[in-house]
Amino acid sequence: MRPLPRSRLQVQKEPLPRTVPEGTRRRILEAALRLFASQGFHGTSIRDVAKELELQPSALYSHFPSKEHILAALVQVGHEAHHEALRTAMLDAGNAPEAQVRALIRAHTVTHATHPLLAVVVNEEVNALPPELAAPALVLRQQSAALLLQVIERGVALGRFSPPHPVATAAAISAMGVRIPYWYEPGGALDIDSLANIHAELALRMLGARG
Amino acid sequence: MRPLPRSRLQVQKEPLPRTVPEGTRRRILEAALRLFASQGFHGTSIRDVAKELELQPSALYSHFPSKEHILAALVQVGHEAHHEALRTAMLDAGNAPEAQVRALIRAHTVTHATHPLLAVVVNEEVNALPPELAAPALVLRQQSAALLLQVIERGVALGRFSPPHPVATAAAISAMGVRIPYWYEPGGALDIDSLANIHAELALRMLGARG
DNA sequence: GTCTATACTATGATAGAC
DNA sequence: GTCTATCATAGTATAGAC
Repeated sequence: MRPLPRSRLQVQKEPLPRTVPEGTRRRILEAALRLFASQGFHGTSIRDVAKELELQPSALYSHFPSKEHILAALVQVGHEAHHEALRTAMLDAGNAPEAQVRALIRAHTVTHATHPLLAVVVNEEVNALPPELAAPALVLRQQSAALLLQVIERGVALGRFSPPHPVATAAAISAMGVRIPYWYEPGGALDIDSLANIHAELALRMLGARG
Repeated sequence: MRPLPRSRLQVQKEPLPRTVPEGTRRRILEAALRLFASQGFHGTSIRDVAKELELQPSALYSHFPSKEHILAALVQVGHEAHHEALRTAMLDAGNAPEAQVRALIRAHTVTHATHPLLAVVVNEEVNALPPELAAPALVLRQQSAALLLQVIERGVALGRFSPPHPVATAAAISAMGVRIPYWYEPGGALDIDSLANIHAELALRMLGARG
């Protein structure tokens, strides 16, 4: 096993959302998250995870029934945090399509910039799961995508948006957030809140919103 | 080994650019490309590749010295095709920043939509390579990224573009193309040329180009 | 350039003591 | 809940015949 590449993926103080309770289970998820993000799920052995925690490999099986279940837990946590952030943002947004897009995109961007390791694992490794373990997360993903598309289509119906192609534009808007972990450096000159505002502005420009 | 998930990644007639000559070497690269795209590099064994070609595993070593070298060849081919497409597009674009952006983004989108498997492997598995095998491709990647940023900054200097943040906007524009393999279906209602025009339009909107 | 055979290592997971 | 010990399998790669 080669000593990790992907130095672009920084070490983080709090790689997992606070919804995951403290304890050995959380420590396993944190170690697995770092390793899966840098080496991939298949590139990481149960022994790698155990070594990172200074445990014996067998000790992990008291907390998770298999390596796949560790990944499944990460994927689920990531999708839940993302979906919850979008849902909460919509509650505060009022009924103007512009404000709704701004709220959704800000939440989308903040989530990806705050938990970049989780975003990478969720997006690159979900396919390593058997369908039954991936399914709950994929339902959430579908709902989140549908939420953005509905807001866009309502804006079009109200004459406030004029995207060249609603579905392709929704994909382009979503892509900005998904790609954050691959270029954005959290400690740098651009803070997360500013990036979120930039992405909201770009989304509204793509939609042809006035003002 | 589970029977492949990722049904979203379609089977393609010509998954590799024509720059790769016919022969066993190309057939190995094509089989490895399909498998790496659907199961990942670490999730694919040399036995899987051999089985796909109805060869014995040892036969592969007459063509490539290691599994890593197969991936390295794919990553290099992908980056070369992409970089060459951008370079050629710029030659035809003239000196107007709007036309240059349109040419670059059209080429970026066409490349990703035409070779989605290669795009996925190049972007998700390049980290599985040791630095010395990844280096040539990363040079090309950096040059391609710099090309877009230079065009944007020149447009800003000429007063034709007004992006909220040139670097973040360049990343957002690039992200549209990179994410194509994850949602776009080549056989569907939206053809590649139309998608390329949509992405060019979205890029110019993000940049605040007039007209 | 492909085959058979095999060396050697790494892997996911389990058994059973404490 | 963690340990030591171990199993069964799968992994990359090589040797040598044809």
